[in-house]
Amino acid sequence: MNYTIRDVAQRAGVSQSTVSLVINERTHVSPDTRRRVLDAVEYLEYHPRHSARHLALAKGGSIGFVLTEQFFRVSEPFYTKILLGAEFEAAKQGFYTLLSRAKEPFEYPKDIPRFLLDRSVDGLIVAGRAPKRLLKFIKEKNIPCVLVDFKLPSYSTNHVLIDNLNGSKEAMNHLISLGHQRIGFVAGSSTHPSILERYEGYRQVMYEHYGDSINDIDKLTYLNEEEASPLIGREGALELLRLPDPPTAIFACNDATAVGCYKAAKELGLTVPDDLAIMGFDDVDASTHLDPDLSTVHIYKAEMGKEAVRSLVDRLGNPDQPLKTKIISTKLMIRGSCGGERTPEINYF
Amino acid sequence: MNYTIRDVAQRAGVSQSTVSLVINERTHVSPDTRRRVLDAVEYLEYHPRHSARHLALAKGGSIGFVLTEQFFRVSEPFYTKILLGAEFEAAKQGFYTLLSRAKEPFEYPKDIPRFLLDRSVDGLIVAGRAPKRLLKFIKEKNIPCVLVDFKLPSYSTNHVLIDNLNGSKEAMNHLISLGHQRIGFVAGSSTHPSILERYEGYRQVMYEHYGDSINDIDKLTYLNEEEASPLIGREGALELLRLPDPPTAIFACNDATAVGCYKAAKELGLTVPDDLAIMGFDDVDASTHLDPDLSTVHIYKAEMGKEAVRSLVDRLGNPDQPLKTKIISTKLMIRGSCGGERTPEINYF
DNA sequence: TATATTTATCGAAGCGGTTCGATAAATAAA
DNA sequence: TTTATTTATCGAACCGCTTCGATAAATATA
Repeated sequence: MNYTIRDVAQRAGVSQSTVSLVINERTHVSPDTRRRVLDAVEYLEYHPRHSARHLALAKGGSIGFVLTEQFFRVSEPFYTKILLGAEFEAAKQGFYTLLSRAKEPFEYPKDIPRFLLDRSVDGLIVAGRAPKRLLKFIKEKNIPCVLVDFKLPSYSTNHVLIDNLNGSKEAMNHLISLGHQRIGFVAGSSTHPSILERYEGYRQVMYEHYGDSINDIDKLTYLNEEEASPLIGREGALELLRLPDPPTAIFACNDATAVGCYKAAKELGLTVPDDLAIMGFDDVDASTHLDPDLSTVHIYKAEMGKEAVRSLVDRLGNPDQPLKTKIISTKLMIRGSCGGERTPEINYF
Repeated sequence: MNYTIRDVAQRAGVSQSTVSLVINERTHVSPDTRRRVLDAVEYLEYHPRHSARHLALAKGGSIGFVLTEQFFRVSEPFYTKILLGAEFEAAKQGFYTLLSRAKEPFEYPKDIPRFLLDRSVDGLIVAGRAPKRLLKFIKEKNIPCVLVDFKLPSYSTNHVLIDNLNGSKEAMNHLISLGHQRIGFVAGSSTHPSILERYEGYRQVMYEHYGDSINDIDKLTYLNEEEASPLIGREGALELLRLPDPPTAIFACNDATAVGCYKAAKELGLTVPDDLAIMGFDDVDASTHLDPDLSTVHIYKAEMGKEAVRSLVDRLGNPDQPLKTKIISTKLMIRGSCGGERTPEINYF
């Protein structure tokens, strides 16, 4: 375990450069020599030291995964799934995954993740959101980066995004197919691009179907900039349900918010889905724990993490390639909270 | 950003060794020289390359976090909280966190996490469980390691464990204080040490209170070796509730299992907590989403991760210190699923 | 004042890899 | 057969840092 390339060289009776050639599967090595070297490697249980290689190559095969501090607490079940997917793909591609938090609020030079400064990672994945100043730094330093479920208007880089618009429209069309006309929209994190897109889908479908008849969509929507959560969901749902002409269905911007809608319904003595249909977005594990289980829009979270790594690794191997945005489609999961024929559960990591 | 220690040395008009001394806050450097070096460092935005330092020092300030593949899917909300806590403390102590999965089943040399072989990490944290062969390897190679929420009979190393026994007894005593006599126990993962301890707590309290009168505790318990899950919980609860003399309360081995108990109760037309009290263990986020919200035993998951890192860093700094086991106590959270006065929610990352 | 210590600084070696010529041997082309 | 290529291997330099031992200057001790 503590042997070096020199030990291997000695045992195989060759120079260390030759050992290096063999290990890295380079050409111009005779089969016989290769054999001897590999035997020595195996005998000594030799593994090249990562740091040495890193130093010599000026790259180490590691990617950083940056998660905003907030998500460590609240949106955790969503983004950690992405993280786990990323780790999966990274390992497959021979990369290490280094985890880091982005402080919020972010103080400029102080809070830069150290692994960016000391060159521990070759590139990074930023999930959910990130301080602008950090993104600026990344761009300045030309660090290969992929944003996952986040984008900024004028920030160009690789992206992996959710097809929120279509997911949202599909969910809405489903509610409409069930006969709902007054459909409410309840959202927290209302400035997040993903939430905005979901909202946009809601609006488009509403206008398409009821553009003329509906008096005021805005009355049916509750938008809150605070982090989407059951609290926000409850608050929003209560507000809408107390309207003189309350909605018969609520589309929540995500599952966490939908949980709050359940609570509101209960408080008001409404039964889900008979008195109130509820539709979520995300399909986190908890959605199947609810009673009735939540109809929602499934997001392939792990897949997003994997795609992010693929995108990053691609870029690392070919820095001049054009920037790419991958949009991951969603899948409507019909369960018990709004009626309709149930969708079979997905069995995919 | 791309400057090296030589550039700094040149700019400060000193040798690189002096720069190194300054950077590492060593003694025997005149205030004046220190000043000049620090100025140069700042001016050039110099940051020592991690890999170079790692190579020179033969240690890199990184810790590995190993999670069993299974947990990537199922027990994820529990163990990722531990991971996040670990990252938090690691960052605080200046360590990087490298994430890795342990394959299941584990094939011996092939599936050893690469970061152990190429010396990328100084030590590691293993959470939940791990293949025996991997643990054996770790011991053979003398790699500093902390097991979190896991132990093996004859495996000595540092541990961070949950005070399952007392947590379990406290929960049981609460149920008993509410007047329950026939209390069922439903468990998956029944061979996991934590589950066994919870079971032991259940038995102790049951015997203590009803040792003479109760005919057969075993009839009130459902143990399943499969991974604890809502499915298992439902199955177990259904079995117990269909007994001629069914329990009035069920203590589930964890929250995931408790979720299944809710489902079973509903299927049988039982109301929680009136017809059936349910008690969980873990206090994952989902437990407050249930209706009624779940009484359960809170585990300070992030704190466990932090403790694990502290324990590991301690050991790294002082390899000869005695092995330590830290037991993290739990906290009974009384909510809506079993009656009694509610416990205020905990607000701690 | 001479000598012993301590302080400040530096050069060079070393950590464990990769890689760039150089060299010698083998093979192909003329 | 001679020359030009290609193949196989090696030695040495280098990646960027730390550290050991040497040296010179400053300070303390006798």
